[in-house]
Amino acid sequence: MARTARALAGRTGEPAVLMRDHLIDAADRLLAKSDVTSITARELARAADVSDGVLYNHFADKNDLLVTALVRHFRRLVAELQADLPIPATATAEENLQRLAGSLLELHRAAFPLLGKLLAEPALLQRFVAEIHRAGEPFGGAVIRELVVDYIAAEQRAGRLANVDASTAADLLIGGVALLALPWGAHPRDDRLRKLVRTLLNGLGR
Amino acid sequence: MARTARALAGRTGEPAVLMRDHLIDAADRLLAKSDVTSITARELARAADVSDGVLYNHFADKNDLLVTALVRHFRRLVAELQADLPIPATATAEENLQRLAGSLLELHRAAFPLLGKLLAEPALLQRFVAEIHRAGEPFGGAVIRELVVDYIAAEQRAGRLANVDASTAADLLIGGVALLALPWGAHPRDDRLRKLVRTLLNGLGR
Amino acid sequence: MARTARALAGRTGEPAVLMRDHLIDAADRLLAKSDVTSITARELARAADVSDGVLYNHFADKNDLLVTALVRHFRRLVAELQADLPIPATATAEENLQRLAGSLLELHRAAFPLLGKLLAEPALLQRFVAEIHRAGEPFGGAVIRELVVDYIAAEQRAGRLANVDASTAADLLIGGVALLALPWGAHPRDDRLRKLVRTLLNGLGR
Amino acid sequence: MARTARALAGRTGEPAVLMRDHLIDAADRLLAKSDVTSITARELARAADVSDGVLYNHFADKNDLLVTALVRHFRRLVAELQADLPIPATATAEENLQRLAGSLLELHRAAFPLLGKLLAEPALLQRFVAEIHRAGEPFGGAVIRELVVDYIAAEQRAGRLANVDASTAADLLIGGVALLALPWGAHPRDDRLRKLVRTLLNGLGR
DNA sequence: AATGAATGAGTCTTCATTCAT
DNA sequence: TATGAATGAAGACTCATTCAT
Repeated sequence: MARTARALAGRTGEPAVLMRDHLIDAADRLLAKSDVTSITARELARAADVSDGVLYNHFADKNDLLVTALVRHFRRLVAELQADLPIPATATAEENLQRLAGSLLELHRAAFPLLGKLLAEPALLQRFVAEIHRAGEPFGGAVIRELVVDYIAAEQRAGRLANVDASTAADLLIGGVALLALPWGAHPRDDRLRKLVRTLLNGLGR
Repeated sequence: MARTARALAGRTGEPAVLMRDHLIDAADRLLAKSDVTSITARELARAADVSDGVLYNHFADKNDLLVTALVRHFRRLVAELQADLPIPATATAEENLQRLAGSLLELHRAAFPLLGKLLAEPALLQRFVAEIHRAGEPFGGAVIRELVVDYIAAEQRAGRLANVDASTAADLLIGGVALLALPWGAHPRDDRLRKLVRTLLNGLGR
Repeated sequence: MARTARALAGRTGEPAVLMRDHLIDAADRLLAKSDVTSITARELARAADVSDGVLYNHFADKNDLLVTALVRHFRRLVAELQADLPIPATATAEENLQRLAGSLLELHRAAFPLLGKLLAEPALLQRFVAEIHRAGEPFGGAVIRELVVDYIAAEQRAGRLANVDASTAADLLIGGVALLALPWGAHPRDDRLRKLVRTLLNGLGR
Repeated sequence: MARTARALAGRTGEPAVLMRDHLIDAADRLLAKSDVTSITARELARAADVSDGVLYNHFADKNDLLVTALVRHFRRLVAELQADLPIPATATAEENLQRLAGSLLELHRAAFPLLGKLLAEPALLQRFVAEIHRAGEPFGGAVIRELVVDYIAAEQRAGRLANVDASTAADLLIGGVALLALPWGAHPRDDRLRKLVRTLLNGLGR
C-alpha cells in the first residue's frame, strides 16, 4: 500500500514491524560503538540508511528508540544466562558454580557498557526502568539475582551446598564476579574465577 | 594588575589557587545534585557566583573542571575508608570484617553516583583515568582493593583468617558489599551485612 | 476501478464530489476550534477519518482546502444575513434598523475568527480574495455593504430615512456594529445596539 | 567589559540596552514586510546583523522579541493619535471631528497589518495582551476609544455636540473610519471622510 | 482513487567557547 | 585576570508533500 523504504527493499513482512526492527537493529549497532550521549537522531537515521524523519513515525522520540534497543539487548543477555544455567545435582557443585560464574562474567562484561549508557541519561534510565517493569518483570538486575538464588536453593535442597542464606550467597557470587568484569583491568583468566568459586565454597574462616 | 573576583572577596591566599578551589567546590556541589550531562558551563559559573569566562582561566575546559572535582571527591572517599580501617588483631576478626564491610558500604553508596557521571561521559572517564594515573597512584578502585587486601593479609598473618588468596577474598567482600550498595533497592539493614560477612567466613561448601 | 474511502462508506453520489465535501466539512470543523497556523495536513486527514494523502487528490495543497472551507463558510454567513434582511417600508425604520444591526452583529461575531485566520496567513488571504473574485462576485465584505446600502436606499426611496449618502450611512452602521462585535469585551447587550441605532438616526450635531 | 557586537560598533550606551533596542528595531523592520509566521529566528538575527544566538541573550524566545516589537509599535501609534488630538472648543466641531477622523484613519491603516500578525499566532496575541495589561494600561483598542470618548465629552460640555451617549458616538466614528481603513479597497479620499463626519453629525433620521 | 509510510528541508533553541574591555 | 555578551555550530523534532502499492 504505502511506500517502502529503500533500506527495507526486498524484505518481506509487515512493513511497520519491519522498519521498527530495522531501526532497533541500527540503534543497537550504534550503541555498541558510540556512547549514548553522542548518538544523534541523524546518525541513527544514517545507520539505518533511512531518512531523518522515519524515526518519528515509529517511536515517540530519539530516546524511545534508544531505550527500546537497550531493553531488547538486556533481555537477550538475561535469556542467554538462563539458557546456560547449570542443572542442579548434575556434575559437581563446584563445577556447576564455576560454569555459572563464567556465564555471569560474560553477562556482566556485556552489560556494563550498556549500563553506562543508561546512567548517562537519567531520562533514559527512568524510561528503561518503566519499560522493564511494564512488562511485569522485576528490574533487570533483580532477574539475574533471582535466577542465581533459585539455582543455589536447588543445590541446597539437593544437599550439595551448605544451608546458608541463598540470597546472600548469590550476592557474594554475583558481586565477586561483577568486580572481575569491570571494564578496567585485564580480562580475568579462568584461574581467577576458579579461585573465586573455591574461596566462596571454603570460606574465609580460620 | 589582576582583578579579584566578587566571589572571593575577603578570602586570603594566592588568588589563582583560591579561585581554582572555589570553582572545584562549586562543581562538586553541582555534581551532587545534577547529572553531569546536564551541567552547563553557565550553571557552573552561576554556582560559583562568578562570570561565565573564569572557568577558562583556570581549567582547559568544562570537563577539565568536572574531572578535577570528581577526582578530589573520590580521593576523599578513599581517605575516609583508610582512616576507618579496623586494626588487625584487635577485637575479633568477624567484628572487624563487619566494620570494614560497613565502611565499604558507605564508600560505595557515595561513590556510585559519581561513577555514574563518569560512565556517562566516556570523554570524562578517559580524562579521569589519565588524571588519577598521572599522580603516580594506581587507579581509584584499585586503591580500595589494595587497602582491603592488605588488611586481610594482616589478619591472615595474625592467624585470624584462613590462608586463602587475599586478593580473591577481597573481591568477594567488596563485590558482595557493592551489590548491596546499588542505588536501586532499599538501603540494606545491618543484618544483611552481618549475614554477608558470616557467609563469607563460613563458605558455601557442604 | 476506484477505491472507496472508509469514511464515505454508505454515502451515495459522485465519489469525487462526496470526498471533496467531506474534506471541506472536516476542515470547517477544525477551523472552528483551532487556529489556522496550527492545523496540520495530518490533522485534517484525521478529522476526516481519511488517509494522509487524499487531500492531494482533491485539492492543490493544504491551503487550497483551507481557503475553500473558509470561502464556503463566509458565503453561508452572508446568505443568512440576506435571508434576515428587514423588508423596507414595513414596521418602523428604527425597528428595522435595529433588526438589521442585530443580524450584522451575529454575522460579525461569527466572521471575526475566520477573518483572523485569513489575516494570519497572507498566503491564505491572497488565495481567498482570488477565489471569491473568480466566482464573479465582489469581495466578501463588499457584498455585505452592498446589501446594507440597498436596504438603506430602499428606505430612503420610501421616505423613511434622510437623503444622506447611503453608502456612507452603511459604513457607519456596519463599522459601529463591528466594533461591538470585537472578540474582546463582553457580549453587548441589546441596549447597546439600540443606543447605536438611535444615535445614528439622530446624529451628533447640536 | 564584554565583547561588543559587530552591529553595535561605534554606538555608545549601555550595551545590553543598545542590543535589545537594536534587535527590536530589526524585528520591527521585518514585521513591516514579512508576515509573522514566516519570520524565522535566523532572519531576525540576519536583519540585525548579529549572530544566531544573541536573540536568546536578551529575550526569552523568538516570540518574546516579536511581541515586544509589536507592543512598542502600537504604543507609538497611540501616542501619535494622542498628540494629534484636536483641542475641544477651538475651530468648529465639524472641522475638529474631521481632523480626528483623519488621525484615526492613519492609525487604523498602520495598525491593521500589525493586528494581523497577532491574530496569526494565538501565542503571540496572548503575550501581547498580557504585556499591555502588565503596564497598567487597558488594552490597546480600549485606549483609543477612551481618547475619542473623552474628546467627544469635552465638546459636549462645551455645548458643541448633542448630548448623546459619548461612548456610542465614539463607536460610530471609530467603526466607520475603521471600515474605510480596511486594507482592501482604495485609500479613501478626503471627501469620503468628510461625508462620514457630516452624516454622523446630521444623522439618518428623516 | 485511497492508503499511509517515507522523505528531507527547515525550525527553534542550547551551549561551549572566545575575547574586547 | 574577571567580566559577560557575542558567536555559531549542532541537535531534536515537525510537517507538507510524494508515491509505490
